[in-house]
Amino acid sequence: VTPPRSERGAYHHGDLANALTKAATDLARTGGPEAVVLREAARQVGVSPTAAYRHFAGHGELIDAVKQYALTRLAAAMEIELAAAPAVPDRAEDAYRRLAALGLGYVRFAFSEPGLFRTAFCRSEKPPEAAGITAADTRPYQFLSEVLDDLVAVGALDEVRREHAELVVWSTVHGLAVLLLEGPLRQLPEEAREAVVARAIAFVRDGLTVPRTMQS
Amino acid sequence: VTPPRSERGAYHHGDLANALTKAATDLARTGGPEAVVLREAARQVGVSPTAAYRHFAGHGELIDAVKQYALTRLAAAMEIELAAAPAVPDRAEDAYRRLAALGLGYVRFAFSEPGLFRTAFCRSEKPPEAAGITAADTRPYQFLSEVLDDLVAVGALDEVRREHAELVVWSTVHGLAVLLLEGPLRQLPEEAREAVVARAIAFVRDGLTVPRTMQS
DNA sequence: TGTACATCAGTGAACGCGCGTTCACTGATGTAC
DNA sequence: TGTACATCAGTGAACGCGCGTTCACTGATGTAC
Repeated sequence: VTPPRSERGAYHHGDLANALTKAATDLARTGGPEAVVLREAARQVGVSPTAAYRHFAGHGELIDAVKQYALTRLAAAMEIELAAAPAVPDRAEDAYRRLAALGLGYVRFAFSEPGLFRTAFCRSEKPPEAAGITAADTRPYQFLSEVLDDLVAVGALDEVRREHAELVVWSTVHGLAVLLLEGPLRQLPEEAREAVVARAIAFVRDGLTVPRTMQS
Repeated sequence: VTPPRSERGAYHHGDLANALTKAATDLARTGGPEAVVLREAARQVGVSPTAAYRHFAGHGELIDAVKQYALTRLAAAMEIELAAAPAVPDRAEDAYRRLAALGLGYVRFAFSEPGLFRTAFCRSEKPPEAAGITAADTRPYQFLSEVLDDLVAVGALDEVRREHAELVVWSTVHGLAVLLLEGPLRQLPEEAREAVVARAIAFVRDGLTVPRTMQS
């Protein structure tokens, strides 16, 4: 069965590396990391499996490329959400607003692209920081750090609570996405899900806020 | 190569279902859900792969048995931690103590038995509630609910914050375990890890506590 | 401007692997009479 | 108490599958002269 490779017999594809990554990404989008299969990606591009080895060391490198892409998409989703809500004058209030936006972007991405989300966090052969940048170098992570710093500057967050706050906040949001998406809580009706998400975001705010003598 | 099946030729094993589950559990313990392979479990018990089909419908049922066991072990770890710390007289304080114990039991189990923990939450073929009991019927979940109710009774938690609190708390602790264990944060040095866990638990307490006019 | 040739980017067939599962079977067990 | 026989719990060989990967190759491209 001759695959329907585009038009005039292009023996040299010209951009095979990208085409394969794209195909692999589509597989991941549909079926998660398990669905990223080198042979299938080649099949979809209309190329022999061997050809992939001109551009990737093997399956591991291919899936790492997808992973990288998925992480980029997640970051983009967060940044979009960040830019969506208008800034508010009060500095503390604006920090909370940005915090909520980052969290919302995270879980919304998880739900709109479950396959990519799962791929972004799937185990890969090589250790995480060898795979590329470490999480802390990532833009959303830095935005989160900034938000936390702002909360400190404004007096809403004390130094003890500031410590490791990135990871703790991340954990809440990540755990929420995982439990709702693939954990024992999938199948939760959509409205309940959204209520939980809203509650979780408020919970994060409360957990970071240092007790005050008077509640505003 | 004749497998070393125990002593006198026991053609009938007598307890093969349990033996296979145990072998499969050991595989999961070592290598996580991916390592649960029907043929290998049979091999370790010293029995032909076909024999397994007398006791399990197939691979799916075998891994579900392991999953069930892993969840039971997780629950046990939490209950042990719960019983470890002595009760304190103040009711609110005791609720916080129990809350911390449940969370600590959760992440400690994840770290002491990473393979089982991963298996407990791996995707299985059949939908979660068909696999057996739903999460809410589980003892630790009920303990958590009780703790939250106590916090309400004591005035530390208002009704708005009470809603969905189980899931939110669970998310934080689960996300923490996942990120530290298999996520981008594995390889975190142990002491940093423990500091993060401690911080997360305090964060949960703060996130649940309703603001007071005076801080105790 | 044309040609020789190195290099690049593909092909196609095949390998070995180990899995889950099925088939027809046989050895052991226990129950009815 | 002994024997016939149904049932149960195993065996062993084989199936098909699809994967990742390697091999020797060939068609296309571009550069030197």
